[in-house]
Amino acid sequence: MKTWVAQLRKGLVEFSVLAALRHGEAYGYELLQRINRIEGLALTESTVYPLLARLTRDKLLTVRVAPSPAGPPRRYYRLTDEGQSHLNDMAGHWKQVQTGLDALLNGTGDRP
Amino acid sequence: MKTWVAQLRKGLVEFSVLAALRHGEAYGYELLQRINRIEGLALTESTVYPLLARLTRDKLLTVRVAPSPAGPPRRYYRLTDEGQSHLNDMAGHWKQVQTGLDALLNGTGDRP
DNA sequence: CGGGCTATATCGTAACGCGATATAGCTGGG
DNA sequence: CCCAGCTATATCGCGTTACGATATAGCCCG
Repeated sequence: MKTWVAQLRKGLVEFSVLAALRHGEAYGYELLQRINRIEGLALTESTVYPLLARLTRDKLLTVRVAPSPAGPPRRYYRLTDEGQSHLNDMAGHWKQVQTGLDALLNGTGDRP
Repeated sequence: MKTWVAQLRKGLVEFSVLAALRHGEAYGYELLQRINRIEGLALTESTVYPLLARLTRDKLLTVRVAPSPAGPPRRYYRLTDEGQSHLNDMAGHWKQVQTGLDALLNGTGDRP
């Protein structure tokens, strides 16, 4: 009875990843852990890796491969200009939604 | 290139509808208009009606049918106790996510 | 009578999250 | 020396969802 948590995250995950990349590059596993320390936003590799691939395909991220001290080479992702403006759009929308939902929760919604 | 808006809404729509019912009953069409005056949260009938059916099936809402002055009978929905506590859970989670995302957007991510 | 508004419902499609699973390099213990 | 465990990436498949398109029906107005 907590499938709604999964649904609440949809799209929101994309936003999280872009937001986490706002201040510089990072590789998948790192993003995973960085985001996972946020309460209520725990993701898994199955979510992050396909997403990163998609965002790269959509030109919102660029990749740089560098060897890892342990394991396969790391793939460092960075926001493109388009990714940056995309993030800004999302942030704006996000603010609106936040405000709107808070309004719904607190009585308003019909008072003219 | 705005499919992310749709994704951002997933699950969030459920939250909106429950939140909109927080202060009393309403019928589908009414909910639709009430939520649609919130910027960035415009829904359609195709989204709301199946959702209301699902929430009712899951015992989060109850229905009361009453004749309409125009058109088919209205179906008034109301939160059950379970729906109420469900909404509280979601609101808590929502707060966490809000805080977490804001932290991600504003530099933080590791500073304790 | 016909167009427009209210009000509900369903089908089909596309997109996404995530559990399960595979793979590979490195390190430390028995 | 080998196996267990950690880092790091990737893919398949399932279930869930939002929404455009579409159908239906009662009411009002010209």
